[in-house]
Amino acid sequence: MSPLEQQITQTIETSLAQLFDVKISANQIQLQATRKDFEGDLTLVVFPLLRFTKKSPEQTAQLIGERLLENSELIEAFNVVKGFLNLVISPAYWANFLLEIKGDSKFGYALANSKGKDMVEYSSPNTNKPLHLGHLRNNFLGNAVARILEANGKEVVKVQIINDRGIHICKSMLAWQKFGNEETPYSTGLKGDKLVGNYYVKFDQEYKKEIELLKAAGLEEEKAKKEAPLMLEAQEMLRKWENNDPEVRALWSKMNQWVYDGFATTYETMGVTFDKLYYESETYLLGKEQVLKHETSDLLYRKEDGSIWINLESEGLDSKLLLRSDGTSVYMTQDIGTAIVREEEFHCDNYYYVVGNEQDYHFNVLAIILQKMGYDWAKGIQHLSYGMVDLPSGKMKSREGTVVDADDLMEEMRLTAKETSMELGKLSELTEEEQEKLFKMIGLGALKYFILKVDPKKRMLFDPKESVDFNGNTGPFIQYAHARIQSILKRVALKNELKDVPVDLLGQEDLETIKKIHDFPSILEEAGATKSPAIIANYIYDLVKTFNHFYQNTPPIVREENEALQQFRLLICAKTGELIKNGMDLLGIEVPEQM
RNA sequence: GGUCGAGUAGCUCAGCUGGAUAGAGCAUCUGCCUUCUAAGCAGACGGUCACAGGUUCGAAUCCUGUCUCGAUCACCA
Repeated sequence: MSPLEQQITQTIETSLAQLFDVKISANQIQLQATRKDFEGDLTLVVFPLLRFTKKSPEQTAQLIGERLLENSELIEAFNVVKGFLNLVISPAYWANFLLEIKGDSKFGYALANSKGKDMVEYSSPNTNKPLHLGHLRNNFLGNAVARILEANGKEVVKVQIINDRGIHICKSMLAWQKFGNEETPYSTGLKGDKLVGNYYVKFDQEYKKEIELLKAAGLEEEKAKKEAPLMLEAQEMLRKWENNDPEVRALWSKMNQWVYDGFATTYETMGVTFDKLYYESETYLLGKEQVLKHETSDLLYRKEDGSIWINLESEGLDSKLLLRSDGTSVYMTQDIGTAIVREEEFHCDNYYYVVGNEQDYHFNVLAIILQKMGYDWAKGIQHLSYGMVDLPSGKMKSREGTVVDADDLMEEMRLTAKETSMELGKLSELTEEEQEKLFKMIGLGALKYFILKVDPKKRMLFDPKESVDFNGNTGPFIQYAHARIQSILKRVALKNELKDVPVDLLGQEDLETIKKIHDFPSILEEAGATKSPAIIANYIYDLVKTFNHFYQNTPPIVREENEALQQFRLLICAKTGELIKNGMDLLGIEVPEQM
């Protein structure tokens, strides 16, 4: 709730006490923004108050309205529509508000005082293939959430866990060994992650061939899958890896390094960073100890074959395996281990895991197990679940080659931005270098915004063709608005001293824009509470639309003769521009000075 | 089958702690560049908020049931 709303709520409380001699708590006072079609800024819904007032909705509203007018200088007028009391806030309030935040370049941001520490885990790639569209949503979300939490005053640690070991890694290693002819990223000119990814695909192709051969020889499919020589070899390689076989480890290190180099480039293009990296190869043995520690408790039980399970039926879930019969750990066990290590290392209040919603169950179970083990901090574990990204052609399947590669997509976006800009024939004042930089900014901005404006938990449809839309609720639309604002500010300087604001001269458009600016802190707070960048995105779009309306419907600011009015409108521009920049920054999107 | 999530305009999405006539953009039409960048603005068209009940002054929003779609329930990660 904004300070204004708080203040009005309080006045309403007082007025109600005076009028009806009742004490009504603040949460029973329903104050909301007035709908566009009615006159006013804030609306009090009086229906819930009728049982105290014992009068008709209209009478009640009328009485309260009159009293509010007397009690508050903020309220300039009111009107009653059915059970709705619309309050008009005095223009002077809005004008003063804008002047107050004039020098506050981080308006709305919580002061970075100790409001706790949070960890955000995101990206978490496998090192056997390049990043794809799904990772883009993951990374953009994770990065944006981290920024939003920071803006809300949290200290944030950004981490990723790199899944650098396992059978899938061995598959690409094996394929390279067998069919690679000593190819390297340098010899082929391919990005390392792409090269390794190709061999992962290659493995699958050759593996399928073997299965077909075995089936032709009379084996059943299931059996063929298990007995195909390539699969056996891959499994053997994994065993060697676990036994620290020098040759396998060397190959593993070499190929993983290629992948890391490739990822580094991709992350840089994405504009995403991390504070700390965890490697699965270093953490995968961690949870075992923890599990064994609890073996004797009632929590866990051991089956005859030696595997260890946890019974979660009391939580409405089933039993979950924690250690295999051969004593090795599973995914869940590893996550238990890593969670504990993180807590020991960072002591965060919250641990956010940005992971797709196909793992809802997993994280639910993880938090429960840790809490049952007696770790109180595990209450802070939260799965920031997001929906899959679908393509018009259907689901992405890496084996069928229907994945959209992250690098390719970002490059495509850049090119489209370039084409469109060229067609429009702008940019002539920019050097070639500046132009190239701008195309990147626009292309990537379009992509990020397109993904982030959708509610994270919802599944979304990504149409590569339509995503590059430069109209409507899109990144470029917002970037363009920012550039126009900068262009005005370049023509006329905003002076430090503002003369008395001619409140009487301010139009509806001026006030609407200020009101929108006024909303920002509560939007940021809400986004922080819900961990949803979409709230920010839709707010900025709203702000830009309001601003455009203002821009189109007020006389040219640069030629405004009344200096006080001109300066005030410049301030509106400047603040809007600042907010667009700050807001987009929360989403990890750059905004140009000129385009 | 159990569990979780989703279903709002032709399409992509907002709105969901119950409030007024359900909002944007795209697409389709109509206006507006001698006026701060037309990547813009103004307007028209477009809805049984999946369906059926219930709760109440009031339901897209809450409850119950049904349907459809997705995910998940691995000694995979």
